[in-house]
Amino acid sequence: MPPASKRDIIVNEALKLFYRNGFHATGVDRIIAEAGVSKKTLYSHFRTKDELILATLRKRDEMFRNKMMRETERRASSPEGRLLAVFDFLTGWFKEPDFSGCMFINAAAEFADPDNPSHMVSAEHKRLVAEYICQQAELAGAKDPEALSHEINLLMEGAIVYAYVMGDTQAAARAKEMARVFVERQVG
Amino acid sequence: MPPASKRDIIVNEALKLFYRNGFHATGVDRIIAEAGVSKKTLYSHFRTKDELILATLRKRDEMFRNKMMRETERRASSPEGRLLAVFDFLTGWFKEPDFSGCMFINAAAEFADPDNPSHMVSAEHKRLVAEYICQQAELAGAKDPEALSHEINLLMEGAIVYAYVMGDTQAAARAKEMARVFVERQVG
DNA sequence: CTCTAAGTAAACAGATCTGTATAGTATGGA
DNA sequence: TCCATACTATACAGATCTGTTTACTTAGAG
Repeated sequence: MPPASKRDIIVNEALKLFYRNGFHATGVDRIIAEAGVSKKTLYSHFRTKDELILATLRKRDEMFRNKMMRETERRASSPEGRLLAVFDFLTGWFKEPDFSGCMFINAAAEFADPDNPSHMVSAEHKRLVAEYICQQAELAGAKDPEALSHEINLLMEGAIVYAYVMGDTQAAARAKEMARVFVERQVG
Repeated sequence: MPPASKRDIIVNEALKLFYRNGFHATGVDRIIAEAGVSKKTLYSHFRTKDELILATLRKRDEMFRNKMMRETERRASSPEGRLLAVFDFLTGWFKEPDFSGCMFINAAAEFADPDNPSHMVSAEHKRLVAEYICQQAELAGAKDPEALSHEINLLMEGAIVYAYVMGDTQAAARAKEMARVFVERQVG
């Protein structure tokens, strides 16, 4: 394995800090300290802090969706099973010690303007997750895959908020039982 | 109507700014400028910015839940009808020009630590909303009012995220149709 | 009239923020 | 050996942040 590039180190450390402590609350000085890198190096790779934020969101999107798909497909081999297995993935995620909610919901909260690039990347992330669910719904032979995808995604978002804001560890399990109703309607 | 106290003016303006632009991104200088008040007055009413944030969250909780209950009970007279009418309230809320998501989800996003007072007030707000739904479920004669309340609240949170992050204006309508399934299961 | 409480305006302290500039170092290829 | 590239360390500029202080004003109660 080649040593990680400075750029990757910066993005990884910034990702951790932004996710754990928020975007405005995390200063560049803290990031370069954690990354063990000079300020000049950071600003040679990213023109502004906003650009670095965008890079971390893109990286998070890629990592999160990869993990979600991997974990979901490991847990269920049939598309129909996967529509429910995503909630088991959520359960595992919520139990991670550094769980701090959905980074994209958090980003949208701090960058409220829908035209803000970070807000737009967050919306795009949600769209891509929905697209994956929609694909599985199609493969499962759902009568209206788009509608089923919307239903499942809405339950996922609800579970995330419940788990994060209220600390409800059973949210994903309840959402799964709710999802079962809609899957059975369209597939069974 | 007696003239609003300085304290109320400060809280109202801070509420607007925090909701629209976020907590860390809103400075006290901006708040006193909008409120037309000196900095000394602000700090005579609130020891710190954090205390002001808490006061705005408590005010928002009170205003939001009052409006939610008022609008919901205006739209439906039966408890069963109210369990669905809350989603019509959401639809109206999402259409408001200054809609910026749920202030308590936003607060939890910026104050990630569950022990942070602002995060705790946010969790308490969600609990109080759920309590109201639970009361209506009981009045409607639901078999398991707590379970039904959890289901409806989870759908509400999902709709809020969908509407705010993705700008999906139909989220509340879809969540309502989903809620209908669970209401009919427990009441019908 | 006088005292008090609450307010304004503005300077200030000290920290922290983003972003730039300066000066020097290490490394690897031609 | 030379030179470009990428880096470190650090100082700095200028803005902005929270919170304090000083000096003055205003209005109402006794």
